[in-house]
Amino acid sequence: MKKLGHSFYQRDAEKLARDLVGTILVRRVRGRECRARIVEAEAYLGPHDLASHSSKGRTKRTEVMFGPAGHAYVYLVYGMYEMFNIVAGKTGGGQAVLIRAAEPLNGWKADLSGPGKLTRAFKITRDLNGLDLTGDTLYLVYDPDYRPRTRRAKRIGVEYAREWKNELLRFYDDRSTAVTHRFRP
DNA sequence: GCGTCGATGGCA
DNA sequence: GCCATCGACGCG
Repeated sequence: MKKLGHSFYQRDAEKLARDLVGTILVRRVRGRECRARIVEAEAYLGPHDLASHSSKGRTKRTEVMFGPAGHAYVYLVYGMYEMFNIVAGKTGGGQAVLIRAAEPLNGWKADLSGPGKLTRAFKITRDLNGLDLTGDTLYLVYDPDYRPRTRRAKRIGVEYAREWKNELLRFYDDRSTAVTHRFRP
């Protein structure tokens, strides 16, 4: 299976979010390796998208969102949960994809059915903010043998985003049990 | 199964 | 004063 390179991430966030469903996330920490299949992802389109952090402009927090694609954007929400995003599109575009859920592989038992649970299990914290995802500690691989049944729906937890709250920018694998039942249309 | 609520800290 | 959340609790 092939590691995803920078060119894969340089597509627009909406397309990247769809294409990331079914790929495999790999985490290496202290000689151990964890793998999981991504089953849910959300696109955040840039400064014009009121749900996107980049709509607040370029700040210390959002800086990496405006950086090159294929890097990790990790931030803290509700004082206790880290969110793992992948920067997408052209440099300066402020686009990213939030990884919301995954299914553990290789006999690994873990509940990855939510963005906060996923980062906890993968030990993804803010010290990985800005990390190049084509390196060895956190990266993705393409699985040519898996064909997800991908559906799209509204994003979660963006009620504040006015008309943008209704955009169908969340993509999930309909075959996965890790996508919470209540988040299905 | 569902609605409600509190935890907890960085940010503008 | 918000949050790109989660888990505990009460219901009947």
